Amino acid sequence: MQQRSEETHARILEAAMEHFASQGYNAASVDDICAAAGVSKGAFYHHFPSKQAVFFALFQDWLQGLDKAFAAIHPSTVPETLMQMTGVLPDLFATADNRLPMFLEFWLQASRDVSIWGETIAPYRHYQQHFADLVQEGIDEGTFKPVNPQAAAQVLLSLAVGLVLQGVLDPQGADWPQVAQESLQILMAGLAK
Amino acid sequence: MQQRSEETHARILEAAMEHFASQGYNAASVDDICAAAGVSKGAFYHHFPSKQAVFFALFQDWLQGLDKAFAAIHPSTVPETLMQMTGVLPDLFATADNRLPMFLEFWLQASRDVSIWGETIAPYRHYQQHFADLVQEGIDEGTFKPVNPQAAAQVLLSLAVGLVLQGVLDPQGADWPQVAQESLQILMAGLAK
DNA sequence: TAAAAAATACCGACCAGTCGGTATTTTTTA
DNA sequence: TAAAAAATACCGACTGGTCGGTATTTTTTA
Repeated sequence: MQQRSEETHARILEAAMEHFASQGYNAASVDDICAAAGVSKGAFYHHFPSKQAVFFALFQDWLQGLDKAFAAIHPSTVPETLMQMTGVLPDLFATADNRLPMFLEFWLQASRDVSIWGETIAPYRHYQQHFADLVQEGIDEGTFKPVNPQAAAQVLLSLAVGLVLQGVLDPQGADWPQVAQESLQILMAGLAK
Repeated sequence: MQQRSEETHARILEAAMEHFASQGYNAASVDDICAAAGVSKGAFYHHFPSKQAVFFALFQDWLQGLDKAFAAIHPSTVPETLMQMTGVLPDLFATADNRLPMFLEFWLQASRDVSIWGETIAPYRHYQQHFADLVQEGIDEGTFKPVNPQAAAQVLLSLAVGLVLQGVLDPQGADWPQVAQESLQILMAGLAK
């Protein structure tokens, strides 16, 4: 009973991931996903109530992966923490690379759709707070100037978002992980005591 | 050419702007735009070869407005120039606000469609070079450290892109023009000699 | 053999773009 | 300068196809 069902479930997610990534959320049709998964439409809607639900499942998976990657960082000082976070970026760009456009597309849609806006914006707020806490920590430990932590967090996040967006829209435009590293150095020169 | 023709042309552009802005490029149907413009579909396709062509017309208009706004800035030093550019932001956010999501949506599409990618990415490259020139100028005049101008330009642009994107996706999340100002100050503290 | 899983056929709404034809304006002609 | 001709602007029904989702039937499983 379970085995086959679980496999079907996984195959749908996998195929959806690929199609969302390569064609975008809207352009990827349920029919295509089913065909790629070697599964009928009936099976699709047996496992998921809607196309959107499949997307959210993938979204949650991705966020969990991110959290895990960042949780693995445990260095001594805050500047080191931040620099190590940029060290994760090449991986992030390499593996999650294709997913970013689809998340962005969905995020954009969410900005117009109240019913999914909260769910979509929440993780972003979460990271904002995470950065603010980090900066506060840096101030406490004496490596940062006494700046406004929220403001500094927004700068950091803006930079991150901008880098990611450019990496997505113009992958060949630069060596983005490298740019990220340099960016953070310049920024930290402005934050450091 | 004729008066009536010109008016129709303008009405289509206006209605398209509103619908693209409020619903997004893909969600806005040509039928809706025609209805809003009080114009038939025949007229639409008489004036524009495609929906995409209408979009590009609006895009060009917007870019021209941006160029004009930046061209109006003629201060003494490079840091002043940059700070004044952020001064333009409130206006930019207030007036062009609604347009940004639609441009972003199209940009995203362009990243998957070679046939329009060049046309869409060109203005962005243009601004990147503009920033690089500015930084070089700052180095020459002695207000900036001798950093790599291209890298610094990418930092500036990333920051700008990130701020704009956040302003679009989470307008209530912060006072974005204010954040922009603070961000640039922190950044310039890292660039200044 | 009953319940879960999967397959198939189908629905209604939507949408970009086309096309034959009509109204309106401009240019030519006599 | 008035009528004819030509060019331009416009109309709206229609096409061919797509898509998310549903209803019904068949197969598998326990």
